[in-house]
Amino acid sequence: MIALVDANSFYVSCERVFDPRLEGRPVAVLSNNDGCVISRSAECKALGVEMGTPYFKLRDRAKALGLVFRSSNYELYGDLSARIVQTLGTFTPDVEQYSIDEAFLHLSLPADTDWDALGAEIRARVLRWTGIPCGVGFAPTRTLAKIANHIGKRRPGGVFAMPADPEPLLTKLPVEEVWGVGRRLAERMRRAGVRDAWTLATRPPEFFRRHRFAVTVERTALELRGVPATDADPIDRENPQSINVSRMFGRPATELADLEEALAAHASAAAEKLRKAGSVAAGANVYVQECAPPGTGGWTDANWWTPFLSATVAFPAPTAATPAILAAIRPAAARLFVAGRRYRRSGVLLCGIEPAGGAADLFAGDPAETKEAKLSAALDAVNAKFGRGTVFLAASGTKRPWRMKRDLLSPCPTTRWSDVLVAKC
DNA sequence: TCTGGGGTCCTAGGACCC
DNA sequence: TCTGGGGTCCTAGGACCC
Repeated sequence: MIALVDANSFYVSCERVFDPRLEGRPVAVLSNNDGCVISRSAECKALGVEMGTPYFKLRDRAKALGLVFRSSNYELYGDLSARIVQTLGTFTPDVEQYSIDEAFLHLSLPADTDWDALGAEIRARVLRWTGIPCGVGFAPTRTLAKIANHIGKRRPGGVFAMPADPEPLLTKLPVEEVWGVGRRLAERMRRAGVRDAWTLATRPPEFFRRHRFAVTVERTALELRGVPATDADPIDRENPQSINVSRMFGRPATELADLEEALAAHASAAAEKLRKAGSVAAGANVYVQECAPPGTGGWTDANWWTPFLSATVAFPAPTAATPAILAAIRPAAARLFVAGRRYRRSGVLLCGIEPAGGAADLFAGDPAETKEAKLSAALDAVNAKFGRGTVFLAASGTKRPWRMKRDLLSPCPTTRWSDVLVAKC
């Protein structure tokens, strides 16, 4: 049996753990740059605030509605997420973290186990040990467990176990609510006569080939019938295949120096993640996104998205050293920059990632490479001890006018000594 | 004025090899 | 006038997830 444990309104719940005044109030957590709503409390959802609503559209009404906003605080959420996974590890050694707020538990228990009781115990322990409320869904496959979890969240106990015969439930479930079926696929499926999950589950293999669906769709259908068909671990967090760091500019960038500094900062952050994974990268994709052309009346739903412009860079040798990576990507910024244009976002995607000490070690004899590696290690050590960003390469800039806005940031009481809560008695 | 960030997988098509 | 067959690897683009 698989249990999917999923935190309720995770980011908002994290904020509430250390600020109980937020309990019972409509709360929303904003994306980076205080851009739009990415997590909502139940009270906030009840007010009709949709996911992805831009902050500036809500700010004026916030007072009247009693809405409370927080900037996203990933340091806090990441730490509480780790604590939840740790807690879940007391139920089974086989915990598969799927995202920051959900995990699959692989359970080897008798078929007549009281799943409702077990689910209630999991919820109670996670709530007591971390302060985060969650829902639990039980089923023989991940896809069915997702559905069970959704049903559970609508029940008072927050727990639901998929019955042996899921047909009545799946017949009532619109196909777009199935895990792995997005907007586009749902559209194609409807045209092919598939409107509910049970119809999808029971189509024969020829059906999927005739309509040119990818094999992933066939796997989803199998999973809906209770036949496991997804990978043991869909995302291997210890060994990423690519590492991406990108940010919107706090205000549009118009100077080459802004672009260069932002890209250097993103590349430095990406390199740090790379070293943490114990890996090296063979190259990078450096990209920028322009603001909408002038005269289009600002951002509307139709034009707020513009294409990315990118340049691919191959490193002289696979590396994780910040100076080597910065030197390699530096010319890319100049290639992408056109004077007079306004840029809204920039990013660096490291690719060709492999474990350090593999074939890349052929080049480890290079003294320059070794020196840079040592320097990067020292950088990481200093920043780990004295806080992120204590030491950085000057290429990232010191003024950082392009930095993002986080005006409503909460403290980090679990990861910074200076932010630890103080009790007076 | 102001709309996030980070991943994965699959497929088709081109380049290249023998 | 007439020129095979079977592979692999890489990349871009499209889809999905949270």
